[in-house]
Formats: sequence, C-alpha cells, structure tokens
Amino acid sequence: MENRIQRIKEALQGAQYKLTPQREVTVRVLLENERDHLSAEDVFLKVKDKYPEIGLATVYRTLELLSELKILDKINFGDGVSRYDLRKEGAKHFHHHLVCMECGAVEEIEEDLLEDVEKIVENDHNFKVTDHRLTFHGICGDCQSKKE
Amino acid sequence: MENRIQRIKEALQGAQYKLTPQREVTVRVLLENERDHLSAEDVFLKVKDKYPEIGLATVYRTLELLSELKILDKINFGDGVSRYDLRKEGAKHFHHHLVCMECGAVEEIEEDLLEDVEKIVENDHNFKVTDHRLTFHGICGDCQSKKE
DNA sequence: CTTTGTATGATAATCAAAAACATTATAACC
DNA sequence: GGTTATAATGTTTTTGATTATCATACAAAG
Repeated sequence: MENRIQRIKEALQGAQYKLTPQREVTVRVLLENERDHLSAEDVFLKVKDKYPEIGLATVYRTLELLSELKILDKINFGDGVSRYDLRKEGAKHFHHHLVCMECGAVEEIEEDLLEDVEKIVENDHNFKVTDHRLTFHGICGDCQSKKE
Repeated sequence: MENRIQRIKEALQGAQYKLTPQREVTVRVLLENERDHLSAEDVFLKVKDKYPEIGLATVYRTLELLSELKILDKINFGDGVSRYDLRKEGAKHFHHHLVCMECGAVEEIEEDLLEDVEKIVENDHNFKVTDHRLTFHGICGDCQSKKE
C-alpha cells in the first residue's frame, strides 16, 4: 500500500506535481476500493470521511490529474457517470470489463487478450495503437444460475 | 435506403411501435450520416431542417427507442456526449472503432475480431457474452505521416 | 521576509439528458 | 360518424454531473 503511494508520488513529482494531503487521501480511497468502480461522487463521499474539509472540485481535479498521468483510467459504462479505475502497476493497457446486464456487476479481466487483434488493426488499417478498451456485455455466472 | 427504412419500420412494428413522421425523419438523418457519429444535438439540428416543428425531446426519445431495439448503438467516446451509430444490418455485434488521439477522427471496423476472445471469456469466466464494445486509441495514418 | 506560482474550497455556470405535463394524433370500439 | 383509450409529441422545467471562476491559503525561491 505505502509502496504504491510512494510510486504514485514519484509519478506526480516526475510531472512537477505534488502529493498534497488532499491528493494523498484521494489516492488512498482509490487504493482501498480498488475492486469497485467509483464515481467522482463516490470518491468524494469516501474522501470526506477522512478529510471533511475537502471540496468536491478538488476531488474532480485530482481524478482528472491522475487520469492524465495514466494512473487512473476514466471509464464510462453508459450510466451518466464517469468512473475511475486504478491502472495496475506496469500495465501498458487498460484492463477489460465484463458487465452483467442483469445485475450490473462488473468483473475485471487482467489478461491482455488483444495482442493479435492489435496487430491486425495496425497492419490492415495503418493505425498505431496506443491503448484499447474492451467491454463485454452479457450475463454473469450468478445470474445465469438464478435463471434456471 | 427505402429498403432499410422499411425494415426499421418492421422492427418498430414488431415491438408495437409506429414509424411516425418524426421517427422516420430521424431515421433518415441517421442513414444519411451513417459514417459520422452524431450526438443527439447533432441529430436534432439536422432533423430540424427537414421537420422544423419537431421537439428535442422527441429526438431523444426516438434515439433511446432505436437503441433499445438494437437498431442504434449508443456510444461514448469520452467527451461528455452520447453518440449514436447505426448497427449494420444483420450484425449481431457492435462494430469497433479506432479513435485518433491527435485529430479525433473515428474509423470503423466491421470485422468481428473477437470471436476467439469471446470464447475465452465465456469459458474462463463463466460469463455469457451478448455483446461487446471495443475501441482502440492511437494515431491514425494521416497523423502518423504528418509527424514525420 | 517578499514574491511568485500552485493548489484549494466555495460557489456559480454550463450543458446534456430526463422528467413533467398539457396537447395532439392515432387506433379501437360501439 | 362519434367516442373513448392509448400512444406520441412539443414545450418547458428540472436534474445532475462536470467545469469554470475567483478569492484565499500554501509553498518554494530568491
């Protein structure tokens, strides 16, 4: 945990930013809720428990900043809200998601399944891929068994 | 063109909806701008040229309806707006997009590149895939040559 | 200590999308 | 045809997430 904060601090400093107390609290909340996909509002409420003086705008600014630095990925599952997801350390690419259309559960997939597909895109369409995002819609295991 | 409208009409009727004049004009605009990725506001403005009495809410409602019927796909490229994209006839799946990070151009890919990946997901994660969306971020051919 | 730039918090502004609601078609029935 | 129920529309208002503004606090550098 502290390691990861340390590395995020270094990433910020590498880009001439500081890890202020507000930013650190925000990062901690993100680390503690790594499995979830929190909206800015979600993050704000959790941060507020630890640091009540913080303003909503600061949380938005921090999330934006961390996204620019590729520490966070900003995702959108189609509800009207942006959600934020910590990028795994060392991951070049966005990880993928399985979104259940029944219960709304979101599962993550770490594997990079797209290497071959990326090659096809680069060759056939002359497009230099820097990142990708892939989401599957469907029905999760739990909801499948409930239906039977 | 008329064929496709006819089939959309049938799809609507199959679900107990009517192809009203407003809906038809909206569909025509979508067909005429198939290559673009129009926002609701874009569609509204274009529809208004042909049918000035129409209200914005009707366009929103129509786009929502067509999305539910899987005639349209609602996509989000990260700007704050939803965009709408006609699903190709007979296509089971959403088609893919290449988004250029330099100039913002969006290219479409029709091929279904994910059959193998889908099998992996279904087997390894016990997740029944009904649809997917895949977007590549990168640099398009034009912008690559400009840089040299 | 003073200056300069950066970060913050409170608040207001923006802007897409949804909701409300009254009105107008459309269809079904007698 | 007239009548009623239902669906669809258009106008307007509201919501709700995100951004912008701006005065203040802070920190680094001289």
